[in-house]
Amino acid sequence: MKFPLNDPQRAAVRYTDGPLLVLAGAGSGKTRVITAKIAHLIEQGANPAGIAAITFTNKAAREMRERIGAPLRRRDGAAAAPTICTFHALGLKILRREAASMHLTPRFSILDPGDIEPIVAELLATGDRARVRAAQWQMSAWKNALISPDQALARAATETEAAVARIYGGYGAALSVYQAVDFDDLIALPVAALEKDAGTAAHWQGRLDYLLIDEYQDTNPVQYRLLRLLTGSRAAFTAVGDDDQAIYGWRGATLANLEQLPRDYPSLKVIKLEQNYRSSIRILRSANALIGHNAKLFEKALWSELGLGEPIQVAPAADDQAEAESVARAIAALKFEHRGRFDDFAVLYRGNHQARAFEQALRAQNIPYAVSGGQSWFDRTEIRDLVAYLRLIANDDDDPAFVRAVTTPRRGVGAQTLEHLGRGLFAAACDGALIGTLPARQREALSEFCKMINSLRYRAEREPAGRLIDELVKTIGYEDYLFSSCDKREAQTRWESITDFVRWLSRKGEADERNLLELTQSIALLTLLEGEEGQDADAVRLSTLHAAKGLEFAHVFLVGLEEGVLPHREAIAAGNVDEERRLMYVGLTRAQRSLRLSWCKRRKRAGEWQSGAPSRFIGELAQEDLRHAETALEAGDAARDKEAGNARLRQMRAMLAR
DNA sequence: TAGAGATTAGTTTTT
DNA sequence: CTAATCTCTA
Repeated sequence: MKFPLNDPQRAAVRYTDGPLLVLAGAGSGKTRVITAKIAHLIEQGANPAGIAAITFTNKAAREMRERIGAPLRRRDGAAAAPTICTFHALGLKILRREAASMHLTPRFSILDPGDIEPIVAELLATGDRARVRAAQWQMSAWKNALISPDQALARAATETEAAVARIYGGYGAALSVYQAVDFDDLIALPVAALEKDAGTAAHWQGRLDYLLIDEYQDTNPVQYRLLRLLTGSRAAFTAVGDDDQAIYGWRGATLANLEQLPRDYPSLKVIKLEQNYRSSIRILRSANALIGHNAKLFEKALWSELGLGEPIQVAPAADDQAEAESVARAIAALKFEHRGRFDDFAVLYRGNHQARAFEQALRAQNIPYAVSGGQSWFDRTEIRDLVAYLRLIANDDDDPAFVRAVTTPRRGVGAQTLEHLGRGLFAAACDGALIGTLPARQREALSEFCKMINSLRYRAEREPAGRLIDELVKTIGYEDYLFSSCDKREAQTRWESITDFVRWLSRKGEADERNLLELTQSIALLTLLEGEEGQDADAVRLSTLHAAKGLEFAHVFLVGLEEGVLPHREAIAAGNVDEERRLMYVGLTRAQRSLRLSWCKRRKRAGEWQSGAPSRFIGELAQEDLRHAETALEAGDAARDKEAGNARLRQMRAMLAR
C-alpha cells in the first residue's frame, strides 16, 4: 500500500467481517480509507467487478476513480474495474435492466428540473414559477421520503400542500406517458423494482460482493432503502460518514439513517477516525468549539499534530463590494508573501449569488479565479437543444423533447401544428393520415423531420456516436441557426460549446464503447464535461460551502458571515440552525493553514441597503484563537450612509408616483 | 417571428 | 437593483 495508514484507518480497511460504520471527521483521510479498502478487497481475492463505491457527486466519484486507478492497473490491466459512481448513476444502471418491470422502455428519458417545470406548470394550471418550483420541491421531498400520492393526499396539512398532492399522481402519470423519469425516480424506481420481486433483489445482491458508501450522513430514506436492498442479509458494506458534516437535510437527507444503522445492524462495527491531517490546531480547535454547540450523535474529538498555526482573522467590511476588494487584496498579498499558487486560495460563501462581487474584485486585480457550482455546463440552451434531439432519437414517447427539437431551429412548426397533433407527438407526426389535413408546408416539415429522426435512430445502434452527432448538427443546420438568431459574439461562443460537446460525445463513445442511445441517458446526470472545470488551472476557487465539501485549501476566506446569510434567514425561521452550523463547520475545516472570516455591515437586498450583524457562529468559535481586525470606520461609510438616504428618497418618490 | 421595451419577480444549498 | 420573462409591434 502506497500511503501509510494510522491504526483506526488500517482497522477500517481490514475489517470485512460484517457491516462497518466509519465515523470520519473532517480531514481524517476517509477517501484514503475507501480507496485503500477497495485495493485491500481485491488483494484478498475479491472480484473487482463485484465491488461498488457510491458517492454523491460526480466530482467525488471521479476523484476516487483517479486515486484507485493507479494501484488497480498495476495489478492486472484488463480486469473489470470496480463500480465507482454516484447514487443516481447506480440507480440508472439498475433501472436500465429492470425497466420492463416498471413499465418503462430501457431507453427512458431522464428529465431534469428544468424539463419538469413546464409539465408541473400545466398540471397546476399556473404560470407562477415560484408556485411551480415549490410544487416540484414538495413532490421531490415526498418521493425521497417514500410517500406515495395517496399518502400525500391523506396527510397534506395546508391547502397549498393539498393542491400539490392532487397533482402528484398526475405528475407520475405524465412522466410514464413520456416514458421518462426524474432524478428522484432513479433511486425510487430501482427500490420499487427490487422490492417487487425477490428474484430481482437476489440478482443484484449476487452481483454485488461489497458496497462502500461515501458521505453516508447525506443519504435520504430512499437511498438507505436501496442500500439495504442491495446488501441484503450479507450486509457486506462500509458506510463512511460524519454526522457533523450533514448538510443536505434540505434535499431529504436525514441523520436518522445514521442513528438507525446500529439498530438495523446489531453486529455493526463502528470505527472513528479522529486524527486530522489537514488543519492547524487553532483552526481545528475553533471548528470543534463551534460544532460543540450542536447536539451530537456520536462523541468524537478531532485532533491534529500540525502545529498551532496563525490566529483566525475576523474582519468586518462596509459592504459586499468592500469585502470582496479586501479579500482580493489579501489574496494578492499572501500570494506574494508565500510565493504560493492561486489555487491555494478559496473564497467560500453561502449562496451562489454571492460570487459576483468576488468575481469583479478578483478580475479588477487580475487574479485568475474559477467559480465552482453555478450553472451546469449541460444547462446551456444550445446543449439542451441538441440533447432534446438525442432524447427523441432514443425515446419517441418523449413529447417534451419532440417539442423542443421540432421547433429548434424553426421549421415552420408552431403551437398550432402541435395542437393538431395532440399527444404522442412523434407517432402523430409520422402518421400520414393525421397530418394529411395540415397545410402542405407543415406537412412536409413534419414528415421530413420524422424521416430524419427515424434514420438517425436506425443508425444509432450501428455507427459511432461521434459521427452521428456531427451529422445531426449539420443536418439540422444548427450553426446557421445560431448565427442568424443571435449576435456574432454569442453565436460564436455557443457554437464553440456545440463543437466541444460533439467532441466530448465522440470521445466518450469510443472510450466506453457505447452508442449514442446509451450515452444519451448518462448526459442527464452530468454537470461538467470531463476534463473541463479547469482543475489544472492555477486559479482562486470561488465556491459555495456545499460545493466545497471534500476539498481543502491552504488559505480559506469564509465570507458573508452575517445573521440571515449564514445562518440563512430561511433556516433560522425553520429552526434549522444546526444544519447551518454544520455548514460553517464544513467551511472552517476546509482550511489547512490560514482562515479569514468576514462579514458585511451592510448588504443590498432587493435593491435596498440592509444593515447586517455578525453571524452568531463567530461568537461560538474558540475566542482565544481569533484576531479581530481593527474596526476603523472606513472613509466610504459616510458616503454610503448618504446613498442609503437617497435610495429611501427615491423609493418614496416612486411610491408617490403610483 | 424577432426584437425592443416594459414589467415583474427575486435570494439557499444540487444529483 | 438586476435579470429574465413577457408583450407588443413591425
